[in-house]
Amino acid sequence: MIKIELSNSKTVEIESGTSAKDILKQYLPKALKNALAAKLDDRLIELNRPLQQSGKLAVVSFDDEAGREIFRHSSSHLMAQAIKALFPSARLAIGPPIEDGFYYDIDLDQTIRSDDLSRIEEKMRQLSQEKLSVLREELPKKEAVKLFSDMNEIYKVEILNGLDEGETVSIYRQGNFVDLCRGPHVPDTGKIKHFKLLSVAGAYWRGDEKNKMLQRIYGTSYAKKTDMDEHLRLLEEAKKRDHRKLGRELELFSISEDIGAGLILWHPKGSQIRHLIEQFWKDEHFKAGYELLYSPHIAKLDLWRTSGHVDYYKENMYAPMLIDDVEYQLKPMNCPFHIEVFKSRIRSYRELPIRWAELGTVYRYERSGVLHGMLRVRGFTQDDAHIFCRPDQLENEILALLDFTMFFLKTFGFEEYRIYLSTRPGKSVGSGESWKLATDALENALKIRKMDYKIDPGEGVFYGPKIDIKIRDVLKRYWQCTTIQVDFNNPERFKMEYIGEDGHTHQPIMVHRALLGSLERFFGILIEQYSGAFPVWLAPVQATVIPITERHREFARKYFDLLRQAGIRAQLDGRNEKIGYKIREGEMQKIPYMLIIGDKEIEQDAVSVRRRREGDIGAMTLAEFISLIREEIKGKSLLT
RNA sequence: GCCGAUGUAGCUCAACCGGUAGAGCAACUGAUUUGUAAUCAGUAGGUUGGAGGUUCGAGUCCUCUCAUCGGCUCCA
Repeated sequence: MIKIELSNSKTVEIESGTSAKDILKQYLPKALKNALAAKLDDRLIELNRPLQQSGKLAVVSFDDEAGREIFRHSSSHLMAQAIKALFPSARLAIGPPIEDGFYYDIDLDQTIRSDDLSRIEEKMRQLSQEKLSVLREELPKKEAVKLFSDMNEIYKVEILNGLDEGETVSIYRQGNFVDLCRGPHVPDTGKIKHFKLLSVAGAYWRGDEKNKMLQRIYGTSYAKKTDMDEHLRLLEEAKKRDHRKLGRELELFSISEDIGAGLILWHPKGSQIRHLIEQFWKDEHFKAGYELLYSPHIAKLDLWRTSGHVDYYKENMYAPMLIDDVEYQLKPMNCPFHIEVFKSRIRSYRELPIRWAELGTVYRYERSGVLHGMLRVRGFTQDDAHIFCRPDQLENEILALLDFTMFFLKTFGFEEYRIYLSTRPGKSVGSGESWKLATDALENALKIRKMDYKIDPGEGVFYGPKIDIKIRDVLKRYWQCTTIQVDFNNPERFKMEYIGEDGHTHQPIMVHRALLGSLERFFGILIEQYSGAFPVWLAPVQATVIPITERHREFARKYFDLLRQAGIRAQLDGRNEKIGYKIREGEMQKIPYMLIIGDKEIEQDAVSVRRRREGDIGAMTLAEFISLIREEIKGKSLLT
């Protein structure tokens, strides 16, 4: 007999070997209904696994993160089963659950086309209706190798060969399908009813580009159809928000084939927004004790030899150009310039910390396949800064940076992020000791601010470790914006020094940081975040004045002039069109306010105010409107 | 860079098996003087991404190339 504590905190004694399902059926039949798997203490198990030991038993359903993973993992198996049924020569690699869905990597001579997806879906539906039991088996590694070798599943064999000799592995069977898998899984294929296969893409085996490229099929699945429909609707919605589409429609930016891939043309409206972001950014930096710097776009190649870029960053740099027989390099980073400014004269400890900021435009070679609108480009402007400080100042500087970052991200409405601490990469400069110091300083600051973070091993820059903050866009991709990097190595390489209190020379510590990351990427994310409807403080056109007929045009022009004098970015739509037409255009251009002027308004010396997406909010005097919109601008209201 | 897909008017998309490149919106011209998301009529607009090739004939088939899209790898 074993003792099982149930989720209603009752404890029952049952025969060892009874399955979780049987226990639940007897004691908690309601919970069983939505159960996908079970949890005994902290271990996930399938419902039909016989229990051998006492513990606390809980139900795992689609509402749990773990439950969703199991569900999607089983979905992926169901898809693999269907693929094997339709394409017996397909060899399976891996098929994990991912956020909102799952995929399976397969190796198949023939290309899976998008119309094959509906065939696979159809087969999956059929297999789901058969309600095949999903059965777990455990066997020694040796036997598993034989089993999968006989099936010619070379990838499974490769995975198995990576395990220790003598280990026991588990396999799962459903119908004639068998897969190597840790599990657990749903009890039968009938549980997976609502799914959709979304796309096919290439993916390297084990994520290594030296390996063979496999075909990856992405899909999604849900316990409830309504949830899946909602998810698919969101995907459609995300397409509408795509910054590339909105960038064209709202005339924010463009990319011209004649100019080159990954190079951005900022149009007047996009430039207006960029200007506002930069202005805000500069104001806040001055308040926070930064000074501004400007530096050239090219510099002698030797500078980049000293910094280590030539040795460690070469693949991202453009070819040097020859000027008067000397090689010059288009800059991929701003740091060496700031270092040179520091070195332009002797520095005292009293000056530190020095905080120098620059909106510095850099150029980096990105492989053609990775370019993506404004989010991944070849020329971009970093909101860069370098802080030079004494060791005893480092922690405070990093804490201040974390706070400063959060202030910026929140101002723009970003509340969801992931924070990573990236440690020393294989290819890097500097001593182990200085890397440890730098890494500890960053980690400490994160702990003091109680920020959740993950360690990203080996993902640091060649000269130092970093904190990266990634924010999530509506397509649910994470984009790295903020980066904070501690660097002991460049001060060493450039022989930077300051005179300390003791009259001797010391080496400063350097912190590299970008908060928004790059203006291009940040703007691209902003477009999607607001779906083009920028908050009033950022809107390129804040109000459009619309006279109803030609008779009202002169009066409208007067109001338009007054608005401009009041510092409001206004426009006048005096075209000979019906008012509905002009309003429609204003809405499509996502202008926050439309001011309608006709006989009534002239008579009362007022304007009828229409708010974007909301409609007519009534008449008021122009002065009232100006104070209303000013308040909104001043507060950087996020209402869109 | 790799795997797959796609490039037709400014935008969104048609054009059957290879047989004279079309439509809506936008633009322009004119009429209309309009009250909260599209007034009507007319005009113009194209080396079908580019370069080769097959063919009597190519938007359509083939080769190369450029760009874009979905991923992989990489990254601000």
